[in-house]
Amino acid sequence: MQSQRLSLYRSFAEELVQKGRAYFCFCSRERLESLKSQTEDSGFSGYDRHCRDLPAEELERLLASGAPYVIRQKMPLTGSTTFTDAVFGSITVENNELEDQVLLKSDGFPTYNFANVIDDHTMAITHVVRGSEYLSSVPKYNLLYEAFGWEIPTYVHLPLIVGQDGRKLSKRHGSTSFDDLVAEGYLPEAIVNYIAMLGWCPADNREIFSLPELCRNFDISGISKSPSVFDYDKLSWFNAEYLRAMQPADFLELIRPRLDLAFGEMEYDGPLLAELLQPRLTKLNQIGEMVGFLTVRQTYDPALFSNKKSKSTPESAMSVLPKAIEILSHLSDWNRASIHDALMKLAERLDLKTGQVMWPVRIAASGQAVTPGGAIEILVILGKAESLERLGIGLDLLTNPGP
RNA sequence: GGCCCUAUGGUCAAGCGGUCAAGACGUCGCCCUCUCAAGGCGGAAACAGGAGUUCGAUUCUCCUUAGGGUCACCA
Repeated sequence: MQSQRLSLYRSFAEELVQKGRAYFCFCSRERLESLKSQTEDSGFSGYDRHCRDLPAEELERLLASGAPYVIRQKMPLTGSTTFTDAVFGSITVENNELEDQVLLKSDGFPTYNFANVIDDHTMAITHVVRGSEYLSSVPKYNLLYEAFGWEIPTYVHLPLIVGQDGRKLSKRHGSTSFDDLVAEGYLPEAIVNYIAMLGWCPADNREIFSLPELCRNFDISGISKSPSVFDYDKLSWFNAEYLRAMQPADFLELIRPRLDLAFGEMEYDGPLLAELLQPRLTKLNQIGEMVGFLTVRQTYDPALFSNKKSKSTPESAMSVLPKAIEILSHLSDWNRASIHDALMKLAERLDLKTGQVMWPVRIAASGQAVTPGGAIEILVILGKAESLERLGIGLDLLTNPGP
């Protein structure tokens, strides 16, 4: 199989030699090297076409001697080559800018560029779609197609996607693979959607597209020529949009593995957690840290009980907490409605603002200034026993601030 | 360095001779509100510079500038 391929490339390369569009080159690596160092200051670059016009006898002799050789493409010395790209339009290059590139290496393998043309043709490729970094090699390709008498494919060069620094994304340079992005917690659908919007824009400016919709709406005319910067913020927005658009049940199924991981042996209220997480999540891998406080009691600074907007202070908290504990401990039904009513009633009875009781309760229950969900939801998830313990701990913290 | 490409807010990006120069992300403010989100409303923010062509240039041409790509017996 492999050797069949190799002889295929070889025969095509030799066909070109027959046609006078390629030639054998016996130059040594050393000569090529010294050529390179010489040309650095002279301005001229590339191979000097030394073997391009070897005398027939010389060629015969070298071939017969079994000297290693490569086959090079014989570029026209004059004129220019023009091609049309579906997005970049008409591009012209002077032929004398083109180097007599190697087609077949001395080990018998074709170079990438040569194999590319042969493969595309033998596979009857009609449209070549690739990144615009290949724009400058099109003339070489076309000269090959032309030499063979083959039909030139339609070229569609896409603008590059670059990093924050404006440079092409590459393996060495901040590239992230699709799989990496998925591992980071982005949904495949969101990634596809976002990337499609880089360098392409539909006539109506719409942004959210499923893959089938993309296929239906895509049009080459919407492709832009300038490179675009990969923006994680925007990707996150797309991801969040997809997350929020999901059916609650589907969302729960999606995050369940991560919840299982976060909660371990502990039981948890999946539907409620899903409800809290769905509008707050931008990336799947945030789940762990978002729910961590529910499984592990946090140590926190009692200063957290202070909050201006909620009109909560350590003092007010100290007076509210005992009453909240009291009233909650007598609750027989532990659910959103019952807890809500109990706490609201407490606020009313004490003539306090809602926030003045909710804030300290939430802080004591979570140990965090910011939580997904409010005091009520957190209490529900924690369960009565754990909730009351945490509230008690919070009260202790206020009573004995420590050193 | 040669050649090629590109150039509208911080980012993506409409525009294709006449617009108060869209929209989205982000950002800022307000509302909603038991924190944070989500949601609603509003604000700031751009045609790289210079010559032309034209009655009129973001739009067409040229130059400059700036960025990028590419220059292997790599793929």
